[in-house]
Amino acid sequence: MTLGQKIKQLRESKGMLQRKLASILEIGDGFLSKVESDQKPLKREHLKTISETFDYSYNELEALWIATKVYDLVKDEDEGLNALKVAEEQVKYHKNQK
Amino acid sequence: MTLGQKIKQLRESKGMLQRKLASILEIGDGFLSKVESDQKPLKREHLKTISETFDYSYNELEALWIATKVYDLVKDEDEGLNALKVAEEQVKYHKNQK
DNA sequence: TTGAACTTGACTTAATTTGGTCAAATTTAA
DNA sequence: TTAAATTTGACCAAATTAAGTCAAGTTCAA
Repeated sequence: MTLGQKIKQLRESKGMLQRKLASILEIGDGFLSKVESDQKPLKREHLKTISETFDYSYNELEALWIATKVYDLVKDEDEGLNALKVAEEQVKYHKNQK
Repeated sequence: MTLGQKIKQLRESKGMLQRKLASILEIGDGFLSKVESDQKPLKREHLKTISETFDYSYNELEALWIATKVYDLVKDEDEGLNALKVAEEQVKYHKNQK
């Protein structure tokens, strides 16, 4: 599940139109459409509004938001999956140092 | 192990000075110093030269190079580790679709 | 079959990142 | 202890990405 898919899911589960959610976020509906298909990144601040609008976990949205950026970085890479594993090691290693 | 650490390790294992490697890569030694401490990203093309200079796996260098960028993205994030797991799912899912 | 909802493509401006340089400060080894 | 090696900080131009808009095209339900 990507961030775009999650936003669309949340929106549709409330029967809300793109136009409506777009106006809540103060963006155009064309842009929201692209966000929902992960063609454009969303400002981080918008996550808060989405979390509140649909009463959905902010942390989960945040994880999806970061994951989208990570995925964009590795998606066309042969070594993408290996790189993820290396990065995971680095994160875990650094956590122990704190 | 990060890309910078790996480069430094390879360089020192041959007893090569930064000045020397920097000149091979046609960059300044100040810049190389920052690359070795992961403060600056290296051009991807340089990986080829490094691989040849030290006779070290290009793919492994590439994985480290991507991993560094991924790590930069998640290192200060509370949800970083979760995001990595989500991204990994997405990569694996997409691989099956191809 | 037509109107509302949605998607797409082309474009834009502003902000950020890349990929460096150079001199000064610091560290290391002989 | 001093000279060579390395690190750091301040700076920079060029390239890329972010974060949109808008109009035209497409899809879908009634």
